Amino acid sequence: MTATIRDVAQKAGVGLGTVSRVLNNSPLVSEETRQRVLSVIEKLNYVPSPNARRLSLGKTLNVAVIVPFFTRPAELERLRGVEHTLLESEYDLVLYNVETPEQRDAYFRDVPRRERADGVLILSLPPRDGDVTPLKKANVPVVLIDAHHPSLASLNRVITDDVAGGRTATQHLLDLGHRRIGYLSDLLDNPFNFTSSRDRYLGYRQALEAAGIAFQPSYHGQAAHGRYEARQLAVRMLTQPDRPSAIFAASDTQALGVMEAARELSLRVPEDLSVVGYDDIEIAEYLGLTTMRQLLFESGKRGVELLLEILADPKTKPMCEILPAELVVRGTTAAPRR
Amino acid sequence: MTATIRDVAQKAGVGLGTVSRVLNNSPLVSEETRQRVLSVIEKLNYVPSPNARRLSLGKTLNVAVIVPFFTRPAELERLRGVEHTLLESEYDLVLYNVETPEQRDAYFRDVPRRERADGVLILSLPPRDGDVTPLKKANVPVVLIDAHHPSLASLNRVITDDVAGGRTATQHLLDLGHRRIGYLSDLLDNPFNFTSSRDRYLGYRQALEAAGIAFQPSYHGQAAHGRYEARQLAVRMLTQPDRPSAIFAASDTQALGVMEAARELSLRVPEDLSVVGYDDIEIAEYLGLTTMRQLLFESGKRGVELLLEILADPKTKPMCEILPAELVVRGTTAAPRR
DNA sequence: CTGTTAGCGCCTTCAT
DNA sequence: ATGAAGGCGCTAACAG
Repeated sequence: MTATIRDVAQKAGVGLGTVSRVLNNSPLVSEETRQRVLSVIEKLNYVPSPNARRLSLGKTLNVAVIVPFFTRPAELERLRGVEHTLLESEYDLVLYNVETPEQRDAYFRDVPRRERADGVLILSLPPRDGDVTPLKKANVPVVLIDAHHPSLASLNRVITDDVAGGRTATQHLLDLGHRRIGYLSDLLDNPFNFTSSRDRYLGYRQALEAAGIAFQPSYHGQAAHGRYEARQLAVRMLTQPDRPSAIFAASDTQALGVMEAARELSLRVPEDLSVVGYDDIEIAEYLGLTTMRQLLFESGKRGVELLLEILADPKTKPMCEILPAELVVRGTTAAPRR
Repeated sequence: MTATIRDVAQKAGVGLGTVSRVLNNSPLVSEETRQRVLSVIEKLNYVPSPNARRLSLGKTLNVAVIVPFFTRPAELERLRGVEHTLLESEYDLVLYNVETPEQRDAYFRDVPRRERADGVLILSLPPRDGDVTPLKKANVPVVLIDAHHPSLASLNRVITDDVAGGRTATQHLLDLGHRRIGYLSDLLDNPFNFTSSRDRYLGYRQALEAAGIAFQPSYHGQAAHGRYEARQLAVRMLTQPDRPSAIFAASDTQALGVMEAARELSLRVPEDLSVVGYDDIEIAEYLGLTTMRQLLFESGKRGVELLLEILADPKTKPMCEILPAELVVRGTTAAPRR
């Protein structure tokens, strides 16, 4: 079979402790011996078994990433930041993709354990009250990215201010002169407890209120995430009497749905309808979509950096980092027609 | 620390072999004992250490996936098929993302080893001559997805016939009456040895030839993968005298670039220019892009199934599965203007 | 049916 | 500076 450390030791005529030392760059080995061992390693094409190493070390040498729907553009971009940053560390990336609440619960329960990972990154999944305590006594450092919760103050987090983001997007439409502004998002109450739609909704309401505009329930649509769902919602919203002249969608994907609906109804964008998205995913630029840009890649990167810091020095104080979001004005918003 | 199998055995008043048997659903344990052990496991919140298990079993219980640019839509969709299928197995997914030829070489050399993975899936990366032998004697089963090579006949593969696909796409344009047809793709010669652009190019040439149309070098453009690059290429191709009336792009992403170029040059699609893409990524439908649909998800799924089969029965004969590709006609192709 | 024992491959003292 | 020995947590083979 494959060569083991014992084979190397034998062939090099040294004890296997010495080989181990060479492997771990211990200074306690003579240059001459080191070279000899190294050459045997080379000759045997020997590679230490990660598993044995981990077991012996009592570490798993990997960080677990729990992420919902990792194929969605925004999550994917965060993941890219994670992968990219982790690559330079000694840790492997183990991905746990969540597509159902059951999976979420199972992973929250089973993944944050010393036997599975040295550290855990949780993307966009706000733990619920019952999850917090287990998470904190999990004995493995946890960093949340894009997830918050009142009782999470003691957990490490990298977040953005979605309320402010919602306000900014809405304000942009107000500034253009729109008064009838729709908001379209995921279900505000959803089994994953995603908060972004809710927070952006809050921002939307705040901006309206500040502008002295009454909230109009029929201008508010929510449905499961997806372009098709958003499209249906938008069609309904746009076929009512006194339809909105602008729609703020809680994600770019949903903004696409809105634009599809507009096309279906022969409404021109932005002449007849202004559309603002959220995330600034890659395709947004191609489509000239006005949107809120989040530092998605960066959020993944910062999360990993935080985790690595904690891994290196467990005494690191829990901290919360807030990433900015900015409005990117492109071609889907304009002043309403008179 | 965390409970070990020994703690469970002690607390349950049994030998640790018995606990192991319970864990592995061995029938050789009385129902009564099993229940007692189970309850202790529950009480201690015990979970067996994967590492110890792997080491003892002499298996890693994971399959490695080597994939180039996993964030590109097509690869991602393949990956989804892989993840989805692997989830139901006992194997974990370990991802090796390749962004440079050096990484490719390093992973090809280091990943297919018993110590790292029980099986390897390689996506879209055709091994070179020098890689084949090591891969075959790697001692771990390897399945290639979307990669082929003359000397690979003895490796397991799931592929599509890109030459035929290129022919079909081109034929569609010919059938519409186009005679000046451009082809735009990645570099035909590239450091990763990606073959799809080359094969589709072959199909393109074959279709032209069969139609008795001479190949026109200035109708052929190649550049690094990406929308921007494709756009530049397309602008150049479309600003020459006697410009093509249709362009076949080797990927949907590049087709987007072509459409951008058309917009820039005020050419209407499909009235002034027909565009065909390849892959049928999600956004293609939204944009009404005519394209070649590949069974992306399915290819990942089939690859895993093949691998699992081999893992379960190492004597399985190497096989090659060919997945179909079909033309999806949408709104970006039409007869040329007279 | 069940307890005991011998590794799996490596790292880490502890002597020397 | 180096060899030997113990142990990481688990599985499997062997006695009972």
